[in-house]
Amino acid sequence: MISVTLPDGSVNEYTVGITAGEIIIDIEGRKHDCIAALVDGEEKDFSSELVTDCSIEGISVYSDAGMYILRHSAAHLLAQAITELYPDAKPTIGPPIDRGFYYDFADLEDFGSDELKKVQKKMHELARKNLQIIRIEHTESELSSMFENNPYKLEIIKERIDEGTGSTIYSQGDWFDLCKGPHVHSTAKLMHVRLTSVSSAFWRGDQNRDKLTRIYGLVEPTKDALKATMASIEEAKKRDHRKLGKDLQLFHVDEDVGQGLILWTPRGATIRTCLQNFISEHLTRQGYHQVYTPHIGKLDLYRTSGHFPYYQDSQYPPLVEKEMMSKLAHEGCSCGELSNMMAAGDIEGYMLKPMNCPHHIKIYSSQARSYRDLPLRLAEFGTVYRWEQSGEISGLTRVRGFTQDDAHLFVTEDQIANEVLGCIELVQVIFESLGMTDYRVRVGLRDPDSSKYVGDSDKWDRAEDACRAAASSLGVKWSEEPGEAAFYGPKIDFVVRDVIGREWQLGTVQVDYNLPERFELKYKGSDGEMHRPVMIHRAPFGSMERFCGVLIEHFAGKFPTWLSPTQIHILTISQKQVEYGREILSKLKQEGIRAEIDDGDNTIGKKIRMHRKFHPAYMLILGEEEVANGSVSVRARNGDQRAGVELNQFISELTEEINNKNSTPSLVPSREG
RNA sequence: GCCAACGUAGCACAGCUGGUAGUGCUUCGGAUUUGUAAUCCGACGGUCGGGGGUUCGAGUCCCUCCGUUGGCUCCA
Repeated sequence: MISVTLPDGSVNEYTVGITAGEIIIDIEGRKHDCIAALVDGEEKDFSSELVTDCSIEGISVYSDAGMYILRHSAAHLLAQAITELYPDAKPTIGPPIDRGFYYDFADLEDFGSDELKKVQKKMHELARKNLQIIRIEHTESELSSMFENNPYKLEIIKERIDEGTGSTIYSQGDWFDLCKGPHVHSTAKLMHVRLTSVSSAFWRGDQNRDKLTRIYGLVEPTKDALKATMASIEEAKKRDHRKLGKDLQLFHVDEDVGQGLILWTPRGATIRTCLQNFISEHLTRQGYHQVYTPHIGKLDLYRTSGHFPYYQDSQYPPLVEKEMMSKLAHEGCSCGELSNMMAAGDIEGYMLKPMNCPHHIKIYSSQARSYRDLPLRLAEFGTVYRWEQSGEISGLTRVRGFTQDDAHLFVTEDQIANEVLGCIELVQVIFESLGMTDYRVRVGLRDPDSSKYVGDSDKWDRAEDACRAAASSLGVKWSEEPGEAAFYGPKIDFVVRDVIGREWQLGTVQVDYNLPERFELKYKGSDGEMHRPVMIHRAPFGSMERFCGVLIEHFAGKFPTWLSPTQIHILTISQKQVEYGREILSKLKQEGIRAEIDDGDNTIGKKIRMHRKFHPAYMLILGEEEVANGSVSVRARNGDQRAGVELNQFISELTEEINNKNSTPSLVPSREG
């Protein structure tokens, strides 16, 4: 007999060799929702036999761990279906992910949505067969011969599996896969799967290795849960900023202008202006100085900063001076040679700036600086240009020209900790006042194995420590991520998710010992000696474009009153109220409120329908009654109404709501109380 | 940049296996003067992403370029 500790702390005796699944049934009953077991804190299959004393608890399919197991098993089912339908295809890897699972296949070409349907049908068929999923241990050499036709699996076996210990396979029907598990015990648990998309991937994520076909899917424990997941995905698509940007006329991207180059239309520009004003207020309060610098600079500037050699491939090509070109032409330089010179950087010219720091550095060094000048905080809404890969460009979140709410702080060594803290507090304040609380903080450190970083390790250590210290004092969860540093220094990033689950870096604070060194920056200390300042780069929004994109999705286009492109839409019920409506319009405008009027001859129902799509904070409905007593009828976004509001009263309430930057319009009491 | 899918009026979409384009909304013009999510009638609007090819004939088939979407890779 063995003694097994149960979740409630009690201890039961079982015969040696009893399976984990049998104990779960014993303690949870037949109708439990577990799909695997946690034995001494380790995830195990139901079939796993227990031979020593241990503790056990069930893993519910509704827990995160349970869902991962379910997704992992669904990935196997996908691979089984593919193998049966396309015997030449070679399964490689297929892990569970936060939103479902995927599996990568080699030698599966021309796979489209028709094929996807076929495979999904096959998966349902296999699920219905109720195939038992069995774990079998094998030695390394046995595994090698089992997967002799699959070089990808062989590579994994060779790399990860010791000859002595061997590893396991999981089999279902005739099919089997190399896997550590655990898995659900039967394919019947995988009835509710849905394949969502086909895309591609590289073997081992390496561009130079084989291209694989990746198939994504979703799985849920029940039919209803699957339905709900599909519905929430559909719902999320409606708040995609690319769709809303078009519907609400916020921005436009024109292929004649260029990929990833944003044209801000009046409504979107209004939002951006409001945000810039909002940041500017904070800048003034925190002792920043705003500066302006041009969009281009000499190539040499970026050689000194290191950006030109390091980020060559992701910059617009240099702008070469006319004289230089004709001189080269006279010398008989061919196009090919010219292109080589450009690539090697052996050419004079200008660059569209990929960063604002060099320009700000030159402002710093334009004067002799003393310790009394520090910290010197230079801020600019600076527009930069980067040659992002064409396949990466997307909406407002990944673009080729964008404006950073950038600033560079020149500080003494002992001011670093305090100033970094000030920066991340600013980011936090700004995020919170916009109601964006769902972010994570990432401290990007250098990767010890990589040589891509510049500067000596002593300074890196100090900068990394400063970042860790600042992050811990923030009071939110943060993670250290080696390899995520910038090439010149460590950084603290604020990362958020968009509606389709992709993560984007927004706010960032970076400590930099490197650029001051490269540009030989100095200040005179109180000791009369010359010292080197340290730089801090920071941008609370990151990029105005990306931030606005995320913000559009965050609010689903329904902006708080202070950010709403049009705050008030005035709708007249008939032509009789046109004059009154225009009076109100001009009064609102005088008060600095963004208002529009629709005094056309459509019915009020139609006007509401048409204007709703712009999500103004409020609509004012004007009929005979309002004209008679000089009032307005206020309509909220959800259709709730507040009739007979005296105009001046409304304006003062509205102005207060705007000045307070309330996160939701709330001048109309909700019907639901 | 790589893989796959896609690109028809301002927007959302239809157009079967090749026979020179349709619907709804928007817009505009009339009628109506309307009380909180669809009043009626009429009109305008497209060299079907660009270019090339096959064919008697291409929105439809082929090639190529551009762009979009989903991933991969990259991200100062």
